[in-house]
Amino acid sequence: MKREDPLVYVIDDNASVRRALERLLKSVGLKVESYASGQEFLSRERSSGPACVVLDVRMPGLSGFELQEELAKSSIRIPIIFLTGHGNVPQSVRAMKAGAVDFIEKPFEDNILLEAIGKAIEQDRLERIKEDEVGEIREKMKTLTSREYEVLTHVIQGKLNKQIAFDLGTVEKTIKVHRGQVMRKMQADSVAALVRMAEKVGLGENRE
Amino acid sequence: MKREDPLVYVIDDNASVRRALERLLKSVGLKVESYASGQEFLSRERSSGPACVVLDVRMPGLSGFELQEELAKSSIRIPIIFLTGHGNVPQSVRAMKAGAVDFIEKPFEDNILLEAIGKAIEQDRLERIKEDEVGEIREKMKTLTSREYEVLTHVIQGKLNKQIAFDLGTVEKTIKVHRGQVMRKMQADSVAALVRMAEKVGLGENRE
DNA sequence: AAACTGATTGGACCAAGGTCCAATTGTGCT
DNA sequence: AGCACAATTGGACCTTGGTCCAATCAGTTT
Repeated sequence: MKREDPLVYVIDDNASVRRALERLLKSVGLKVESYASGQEFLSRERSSGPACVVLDVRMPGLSGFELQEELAKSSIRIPIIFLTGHGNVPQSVRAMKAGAVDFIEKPFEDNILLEAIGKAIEQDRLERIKEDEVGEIREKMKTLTSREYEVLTHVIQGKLNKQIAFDLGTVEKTIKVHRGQVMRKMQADSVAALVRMAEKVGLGENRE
Repeated sequence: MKREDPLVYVIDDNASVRRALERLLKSVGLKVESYASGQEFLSRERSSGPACVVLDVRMPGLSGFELQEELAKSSIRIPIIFLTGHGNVPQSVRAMKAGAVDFIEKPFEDNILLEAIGKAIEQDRLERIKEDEVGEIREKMKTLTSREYEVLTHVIQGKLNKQIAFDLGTVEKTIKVHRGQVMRKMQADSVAALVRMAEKVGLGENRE
């Protein structure tokens, strides 16, 4: 488990703003990567460690809002802190509704931004932990055959082997074998553990 | 299951604003209750049906923000839509961070407010459903004796009766009896169902 | 065609879960 | 003192879950 250092992506078309932000963030020990446009940011690989974006609202090309939308559309969840020179209420509300962590008007006090970044990074860290867990479970689930998957869905609903057998049109004996395979492949040592996994990946929101 | 009609609480110190809002909201079939101050609102009983608050930011006595804080402090979760005549960015950001559904500047188009209310009501409706479920589970849990509760916590971790017996310093036989009681009182027909209940009330965030 | 994988099933067996009836002990409340 | 309830345990018995070894059958891949 390599825990990477927090990383801040600064996206602003103004070079001197980028430099100033870099200086500020590096002064408190944060790693920084700067981009002059949303397109540039999107075209690069993103780190796998905890991170956040400090984003100028008004930029040529992709505006801050448009970038936010793009990220949402691509399911790239990363906390965003907006910076703006001439913001207004509707803009800030829109940004916050879309999930921004903060919306800060320039000029601002360094601590305001740093605190926001701290929260954003922490939020992202927790989010990534959760996503990693879910990812691992999904990986295990991929190793299940279709039949085993069917059995899994029944097991996590607390059904008895004989009921599952009836539902799937086979006999209890067969279900036992599949069930054993499911437990082994999912590395679950109890039905309780299996149910927890299913809940995490959203396999519980279905029928009773 | 009596599903009540949606209700909107209008809180504004200006009587003519209240009247105008009432007229608007009632015109689309919403029930409305108006209050001239936050204190007045707090002192009244709140409905058990889906609801939301339309709240003026600037008021004598409790400001909109202060009321929002009060509600949070008292764990009264109800969606809030702010209205403001002279709002600014920091205010709107603060409100949204604190969980407001929307922050709307006056004057506004009727549809903007109505849409926000629609979302707020729907959000509250879902929230209440979830809370009701959790409440029911907690009620059932209250009927458990302390010993039964201990057994429950072990069962939802997938432990075997003999392990539970060892942990609690008793014998397997006893655990079986308690376990049976737990299942009966919790109205769970399977361990899977029990685990799901535990997850809903947040009894799963503990040890492995 | 031969090797493989997935789905199935049988037999045998043991462990674990669950229930009914009955009984004992301790504690708090009337 | 006496009752009600919680906690405990025994015995008997049945149902379920789970595993090992072995085997059949249908597609797929090589």
